[in-house]
Amino acid sequence: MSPYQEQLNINTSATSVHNYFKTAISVDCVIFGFEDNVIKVLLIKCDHPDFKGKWSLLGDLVRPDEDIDTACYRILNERTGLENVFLEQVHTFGAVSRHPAGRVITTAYYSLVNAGHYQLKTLANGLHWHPVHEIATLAFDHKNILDTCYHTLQKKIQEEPIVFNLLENKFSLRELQNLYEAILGVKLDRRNFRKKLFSAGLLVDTEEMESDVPHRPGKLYTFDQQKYDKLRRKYIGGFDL
Amino acid sequence: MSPYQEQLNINTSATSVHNYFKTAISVDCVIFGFEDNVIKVLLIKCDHPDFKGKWSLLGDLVRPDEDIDTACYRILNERTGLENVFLEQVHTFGAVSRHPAGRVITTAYYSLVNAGHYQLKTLANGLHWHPVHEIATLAFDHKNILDTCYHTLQKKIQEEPIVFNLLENKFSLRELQNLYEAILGVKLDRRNFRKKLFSAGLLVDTEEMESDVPHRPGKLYTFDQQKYDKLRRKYIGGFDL
DNA sequence: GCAAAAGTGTTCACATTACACCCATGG
DNA sequence: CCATGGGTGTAATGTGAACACTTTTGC
Repeated sequence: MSPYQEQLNINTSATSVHNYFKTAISVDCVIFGFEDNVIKVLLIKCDHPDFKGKWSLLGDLVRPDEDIDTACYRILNERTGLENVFLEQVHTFGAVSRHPAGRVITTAYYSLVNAGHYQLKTLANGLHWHPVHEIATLAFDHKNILDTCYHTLQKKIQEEPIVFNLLENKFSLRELQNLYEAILGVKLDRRNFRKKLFSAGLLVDTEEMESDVPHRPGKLYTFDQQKYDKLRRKYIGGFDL
Repeated sequence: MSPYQEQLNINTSATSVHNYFKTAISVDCVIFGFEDNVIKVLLIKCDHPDFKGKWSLLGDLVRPDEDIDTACYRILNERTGLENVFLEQVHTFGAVSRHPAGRVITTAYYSLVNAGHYQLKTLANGLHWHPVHEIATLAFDHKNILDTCYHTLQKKIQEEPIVFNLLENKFSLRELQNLYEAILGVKLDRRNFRKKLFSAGLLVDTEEMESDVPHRPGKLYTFDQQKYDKLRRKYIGGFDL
C-alpha cells in the first residue's frame, strides 16, 4: 500500500485537507477579440526569468476565498474594465512541471469581448492585442492552452451563436461573415451565409446602414439575445418558464 | 489595491508559490458502464459525517508529484484494475464551499468501461454499479458533477464513436442500438440506425453470430479502431503520418 | 406454427451547396 | 462611369426521417 493510502479518498473520510498539499491553483484567461478582420488575444509581458521576453496569457492565483469562476472574472475585469462578458471554462492543465515556480495547476477559460469598443484599463506590463495566427510560442504551456481554447472556440461557434460578443452591438452581415471566416479559417458563400443566418430568425434589422464605406453601404443588424435564450430554453429544458 | 495584489500575476513574476494557498486539488471520476440495458456509474459509500449514508463518486486528492490525468488513471486502476480505458476530462468545480473539509477544487473526468467483462478489484466501501437514472442525490456536489459528465457523454457519442468502450469486443447491432438509446433516452429507427452505422464503414463483420438468444441470432461485429484513427487524423491534421 | 427479433429499400421533406446577375454608393 | 461590395433566387445534391414485409431461430 502506498504511503498516501491513509490519506486517500477525501470524499469518504473526514481527513482535514488543509496544509496537505503545496499545490497552487491558478486561472488563465484567453481573451479573444476581433480587430482588423483578424482574431486577436490579450497578452502580457512575462517576466518570469525562465521565459524572459516571452508573452503570456492573463492569469493569476485563485484566492482562498473565491470561486474559480469568480477569480477569472476578476482578472478580466482588472485588465479590461469589462463586466458581463462571455466567459467559459475550457480545460484544466495539471502536469507536474508545467510551472517552474512550483506545482501550479491552472484552469483555462476563454472570453469573447468587443476589442474595438472600449479602451484597455491599463497598458502596464505590455498588455496588448496580439493576432492569434502570429503567435508561435508563449511562456509556460500557454501556447498549448491558447490552442486548446481556440479549438474550443472554433467548435463552439458552429453550435451556438456566441460570436456576437466579439462585435459591436450593431454590425453588418459582411462583418459577421468576416468574423466567422477569420475564426474558422475558411471562405464562405455570401448568399448561403445570409440565408442561413436569416433563417435562424435571430437577427433584427435596425433600419440603419453602414456609413463611411467606399461602396454601397450594408444594413446593420443586432442579435436578438432574448429570443435566442427562449428558443434555447425550449430545446434544453422542455418547458417555457 | 487589494492585499493580494503584490502576489498576483504568477505568470509574470518569480514569486514562489509554495505554501501560498491552503487549497487542495482532487479528481473525481465518473465511471460509466452498461449493464442490463441500463447506464450505470460506479459509486462508493461516503463516510464524511456531513453526508452519512450518501453515495459519492470515486475521487482522491492529487499527489504533489503526479499529473492530474495520472491521478485519475490511478484511482480508476486502484478500484477496477482496468488499464487503457477511455478517460476524458470534463470540467473543474471550484466553488469555495463545495467541500466541508476545506477548500478543495476538483477536476471531474468521465470514463467508459465494459462493466460486464471483468470483476471489480474490491467491493470495499460499498463500491458498486448504480443505475444513473436512479440517482437522486449524492454527497458533496457530486450529483452536479455526474449530471455534467452525463450531459457531456450524451453530446460526445453523437460526435465520436466512443460507445464501443462500453461494450464487449464483439457485439450485435441490437446491443449497440440499445446502448445509444439508453444514453440518449430516445428510441431510434432500427433500419436507419443500421444504415448510418454501416455507412461509416467502421464495423467489421466477425462472421460470428449471437448464441443463447430466444429468437433469430444476429451477426456480431467489432469496431475498427485503427481505421477510425486514420480517418480522424486525415480530418484533423490534414496529413497522413 | 408461433413468438420475437434480424435483416432489407424506398420515398419524402429538408438542408446544404453551387452558382450569376443587377443595385447602390463613393470617388 | 467605374470600382466595390450589397443584395437576391434557383437548381442539384446530400442527409435524415418515416415506414412494412420477409427471414431465421428457439420453444
